[in-house]
Amino acid sequence: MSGDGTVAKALDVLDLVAGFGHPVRFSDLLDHSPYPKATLYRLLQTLVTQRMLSFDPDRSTYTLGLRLVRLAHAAWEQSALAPIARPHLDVLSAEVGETVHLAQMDHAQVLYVDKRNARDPIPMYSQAGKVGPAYCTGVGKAMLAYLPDADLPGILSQQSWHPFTPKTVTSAPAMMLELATIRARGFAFDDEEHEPGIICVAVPILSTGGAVLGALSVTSTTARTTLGKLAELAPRITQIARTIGQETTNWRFPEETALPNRKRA
Amino acid sequence: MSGDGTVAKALDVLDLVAGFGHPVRFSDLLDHSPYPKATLYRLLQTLVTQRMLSFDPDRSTYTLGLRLVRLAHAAWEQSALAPIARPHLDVLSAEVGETVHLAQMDHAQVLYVDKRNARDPIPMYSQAGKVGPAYCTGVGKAMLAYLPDADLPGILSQQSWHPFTPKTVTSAPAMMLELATIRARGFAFDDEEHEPGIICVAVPILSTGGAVLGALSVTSTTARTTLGKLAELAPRITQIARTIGQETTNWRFPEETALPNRKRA
DNA sequence: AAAACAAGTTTCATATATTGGAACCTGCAA
DNA sequence: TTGCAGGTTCCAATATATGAAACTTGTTTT
Repeated sequence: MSGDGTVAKALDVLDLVAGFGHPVRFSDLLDHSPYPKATLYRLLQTLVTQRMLSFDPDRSTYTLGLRLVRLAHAAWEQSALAPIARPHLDVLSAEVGETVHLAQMDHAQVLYVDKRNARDPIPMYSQAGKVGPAYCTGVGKAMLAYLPDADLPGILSQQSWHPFTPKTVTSAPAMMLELATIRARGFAFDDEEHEPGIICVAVPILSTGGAVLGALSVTSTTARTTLGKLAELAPRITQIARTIGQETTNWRFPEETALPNRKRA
Repeated sequence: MSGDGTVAKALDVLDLVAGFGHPVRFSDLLDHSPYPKATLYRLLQTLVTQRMLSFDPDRSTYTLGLRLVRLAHAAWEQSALAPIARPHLDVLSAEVGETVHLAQMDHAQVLYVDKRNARDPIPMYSQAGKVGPAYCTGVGKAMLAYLPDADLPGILSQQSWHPFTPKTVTSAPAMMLELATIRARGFAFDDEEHEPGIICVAVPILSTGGAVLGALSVTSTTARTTLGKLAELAPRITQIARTIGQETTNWRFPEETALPNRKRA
């Protein structure tokens, strides 16, 4: 991946550090990176001076830097979907009392953008940002079902089709059938396809033009409920998703109010 | 700034987009960027293919991309301080019922890493990630006071010394005196130095080795309380800060558990 | 309708930054 | 002392980025 561009390589390294999940030493990174020692070394240096990474000289380890946190803040706030959906998630969460997820497609995967937990209702940022597979999650399938036909083959070909459970759909053709069912029904289930005992209903969030913006889901366990009971929530979730979709579509940013000193002014 | 390195330029552009706070068109960016048209164009393309930015073809605008959200999630989780401090913030917030801030130094500025609000106790991520000045905030001064002497001149020289209010300290020498007072006292005040009517007590979070890890503050208004009353909270805040500092210092990452397939294994 | 204009995209010779093998430093252990 | 692993620096070959200018495309103005 990423044959061209120093930027791509630097970002690769950033991902690599992020992937470890804890401070890493140079040689740990070297073992897992395709780049030669000198190149990796310089990339790391660049990232540190740019404060995308921070280097702890005492333990000689690299960690993700604070500049990233700042950028992330902006990313979350500027995303059209997440801030608009937030109050609606609160409402839905209060109504159903179960785990609520807001997700978007990111590079053929599902990115959880926000979450309300059933038990502990504190929606810290740290719970958002996780990625999951598209082909075996409720939100993933809900979004796949409403994607333009032209985009589907490309995205399906990028799925790993790992059989997490006996119920996981593990091929593109089988998924096409499932997606047709979802379109006919208007919402998707996750019937223990990712984790045993975990089930959910999910609906897509569409713009008024019909484009997929994201998906909304309510998750529970087979111990507490059934797919049938979850299905009863579908109309309400769909309603909320439609509201979010409309608000997001109508959302227009103020034309010339942000930065005052434009050169052309 | 950033004379060398394509990576630096790309990150500049990323910051630029983030700074607008809303989707931006190419020419808006061009007006605010030092780079010539073609260069900026290619940098943007690179960032879009890397999913650090996303491009909306309908409105031809650029926004921050989802890859950023993912990286940021990791950055927050992997930061030694924030996750450890979180439960302590909850405790402190419950005890005092006022706004609580957790901050770290980032490039001579204060980065708010976490927050508990007095009225509306939902600590959404969107409230973290903001940056503020070091010389006129409680957390900023608390950290400055305990920084190594060698680092201080460099950092103080980067402050803007803007007189936000009549009480703002606006020079490095004056700040040196203030910092000596803070060290003697063990905690810092913000006596309406940044915003009128806003006051706070702040204490540094130190590692057991004495290094500044961050700062913790309780903020209120002159309408609700006085500096004297806030000072009464200082011992408790200090106690919590010490606990956080110790836990963070003792925090050791598991040596070889994260990525299973190390080459050398 | 033609002409002028603005916004965005591509080209291409040139200058520059990146590359990575190898040499070179550490400190530390045998 | 020797050996060795983790880091760091060199430097010539090479790939990459650069940016002025030319070119589209779509939108105003005359």
